[in-house]
Amino acid sequence: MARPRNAAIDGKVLAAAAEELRRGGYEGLSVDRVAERAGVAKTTLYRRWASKAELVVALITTLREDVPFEPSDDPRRDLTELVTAIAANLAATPPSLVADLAAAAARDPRVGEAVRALWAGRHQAVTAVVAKAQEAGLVLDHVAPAVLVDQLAGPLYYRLLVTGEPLTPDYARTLIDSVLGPEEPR
Amino acid sequence: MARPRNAAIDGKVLAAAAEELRRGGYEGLSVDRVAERAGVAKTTLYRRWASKAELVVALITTLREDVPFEPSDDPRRDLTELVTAIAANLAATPPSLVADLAAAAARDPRVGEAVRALWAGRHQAVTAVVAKAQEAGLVLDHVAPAVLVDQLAGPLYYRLLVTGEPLTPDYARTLIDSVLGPEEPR
DNA sequence: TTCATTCCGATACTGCGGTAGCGTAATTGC
DNA sequence: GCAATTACGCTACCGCAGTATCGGAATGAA
Repeated sequence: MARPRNAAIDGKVLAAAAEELRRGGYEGLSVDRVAERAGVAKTTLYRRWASKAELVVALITTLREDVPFEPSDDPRRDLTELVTAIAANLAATPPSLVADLAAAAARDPRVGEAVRALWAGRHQAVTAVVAKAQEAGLVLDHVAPAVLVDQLAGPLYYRLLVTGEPLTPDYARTLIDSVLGPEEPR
Repeated sequence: MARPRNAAIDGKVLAAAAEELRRGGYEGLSVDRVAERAGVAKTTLYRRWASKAELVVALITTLREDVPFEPSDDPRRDLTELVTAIAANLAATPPSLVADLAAAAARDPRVGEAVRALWAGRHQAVTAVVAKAQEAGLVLDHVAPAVLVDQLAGPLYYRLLVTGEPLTPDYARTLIDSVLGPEEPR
């Protein structure tokens, strides 16, 4: 109806937020500083994102380029690729950032949906591969695929957020071995 | 060397904090209000606990009574009992509280240690039972017990913090079935 | 009893996330 | 061109976690 928003501001703010997030993580990111760095009033910032959490989620969403995944004929190889990728991604993320996003997601349903959308892609890919492995008879089929996915992804977050143990590629492979059974020599 | 601390203050503050936590969760707990409710200066409070997170962890530690666990001869039954208890405990806890504690733990090593100590008991019990199940041949022994424990506990936290799905007793049993294999009718 | 040490309360402060209100400028539909 | 509407910047404010500083009082050791 009337004056449209200045589209350039979004980019400037997101760039400033990215720099802040890179330097000090989630807690080190100050909305006041982001606004100042972007040369923008804080009120303008809050006109676009309802909270610091939503700003950060939006930022991560833009930063994130989805690597398209094309399944092969070997479910074990596919799973290894997917799960180690997830583990590497998590290992490269500050645990406090993951925890802070989880906390914000638990508080605000809007943030929760946005955060879940961040992880939905890989989650879905893993589910598809697990289902295929079950069809191929590689996995006992007495358990729903969703549960197996939880047992692949869950331990990664558990280690990162609860026990604090490192997420190595080796650990990811161990998880897959546990779900699929030991690799059979041919 | 000199004047000792007033031991009664600890109790008053913890009681006030408990009431605040009950009412408004972690984020709703205000240190200023806790101090006011306890009739104590905020500086006095910070002399005992270095941060809000440490106060809350100390509070939870005092609230928590460990139920001693005595293993039976049936590892499956023991696991079911343990994992469903953990699931029920988590399900009864506000997810944001768990996430906030995880975030505080990720930031401050002191808090991290305290939080990990909260969960260490059950974690250890589950590990012991899993090891026993492996000795009894109930589980394939190509995977370390610690990994199996991660695959029992991890999905619970994963659901609570990431996917937001409910933690039902049925889900806990499904996790055990997945690890131990389907129950054999006799 | 004296003296050093520590506790406790009080006050004031910082930076934080987030909100309210206002003046002004820009843009739209007419 | 005009009027209604909205964006934007600015200032001031709130409650929050946490810190600094101070005075006075209590307690230990000598």
